[in-house]
Amino acid sequence: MRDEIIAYKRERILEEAVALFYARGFTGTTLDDIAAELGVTKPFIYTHFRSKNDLLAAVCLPTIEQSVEAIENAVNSSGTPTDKLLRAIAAFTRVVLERQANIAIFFREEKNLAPEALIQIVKQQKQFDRLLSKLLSDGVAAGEFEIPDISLAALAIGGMISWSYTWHRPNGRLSVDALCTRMADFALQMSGIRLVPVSA
Amino acid sequence: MRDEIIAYKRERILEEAVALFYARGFTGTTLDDIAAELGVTKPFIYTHFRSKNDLLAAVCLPTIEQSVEAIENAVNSSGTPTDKLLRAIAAFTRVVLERQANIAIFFREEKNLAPEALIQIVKQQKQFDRLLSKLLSDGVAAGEFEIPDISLAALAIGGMISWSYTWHRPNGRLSVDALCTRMADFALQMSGIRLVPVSA
DNA sequence: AGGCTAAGCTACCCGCCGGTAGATATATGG
DNA sequence: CCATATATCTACCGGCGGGTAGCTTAGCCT
Repeated sequence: MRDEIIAYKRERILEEAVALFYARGFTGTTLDDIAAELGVTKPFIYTHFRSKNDLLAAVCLPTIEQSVEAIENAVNSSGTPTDKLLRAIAAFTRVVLERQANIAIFFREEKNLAPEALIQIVKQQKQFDRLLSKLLSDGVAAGEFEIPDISLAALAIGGMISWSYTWHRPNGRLSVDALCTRMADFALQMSGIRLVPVSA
Repeated sequence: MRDEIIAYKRERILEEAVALFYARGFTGTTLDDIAAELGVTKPFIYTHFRSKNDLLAAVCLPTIEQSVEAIENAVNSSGTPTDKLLRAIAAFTRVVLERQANIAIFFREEKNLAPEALIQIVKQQKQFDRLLSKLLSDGVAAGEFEIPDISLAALAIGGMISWSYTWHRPNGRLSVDALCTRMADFALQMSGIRLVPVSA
């Protein structure tokens, strides 16, 4: 049980760190700010994290991993490439919207990450691109997609979704579910599927 | 001519500031760093900019304005909505790729901008969305596009292009020209145009 | 040539903040 | 009820860096 308490404290610190880094930026937030928000003092944070940079890495890394897993799960699921693409993009969109603050912090504060953490993350990003590209090329092979430049399409689709961290507002016009569906539809549309012949 | 010299000095400062902010981040760059790169000292910078924040605003604002202009010019050009969309997206892509560092700095360092500068920029961004949405809805009205949710499509397209600042590498596989064309094609594809009937 | 203007430099200040040492309180176990 | 360990706090350090005052130098005009 002691371990659970420790884990809980870690989580609470991360929670407040995310909220403040998101609102004011990494360098715009002091450890005293985070501690004050938690009703504790700065050394408390140091019993759970080695440094401010360590905290930043702990904010970013798991979310990036979640993004890759979202794609991975969809790729390993059953169905046609079309099914998989819809699932992959919907799931990835969900991660971006639900972890909006973490995603935003990562992309903004990349330059403040320790080099080791950055190496880890770049590895994950490459894996992300690889998985998405593979999915697209499977779709082309199956005759379901028509894509002139697969790796560019992967970047375009990935970017379109990632970008949603900039404009999404919880309690906005569309629900997260609706957004996931519609963004997946966009991705499919970009993949050049032609379901229905169109007569002029 | 004295004014030209002054303008030139300003430009050189901005140039180095962009390079360093891009490479190390805004807070990771000191004014002494910028001055050293120029072979001058810190007070030199203060004769041309009021503060470090002022410098940041001068890096970001003109580029955002360029982005809006790119869309604006295309909207005001002649041709069908399809023509205009292709031109608009190609031109916007070009701004993002040619001003890659400035764009990156803006999106990363938004939290470090002075409130007044941010207000200016938000105004431009709204204008950008308005113009792009209008273009899309004109296309729908003309029967050239088929878009279920226009404002979402504008965000998706805008995001897909903006994102290219994260992955573009000058001297990469594709030239800037090629990238502009292909990204514009993606945007068109997302707009649901169906040029050719597809059998089977 | 000599003085006047303006441009840039030297040298400094000062507040902020990440990080830490050592005191203090709290809990556990004997 | 004391001993020990553990958790957290108080209090501090030190350097970094934005910003500035005032001197120096260089160009220019008469």
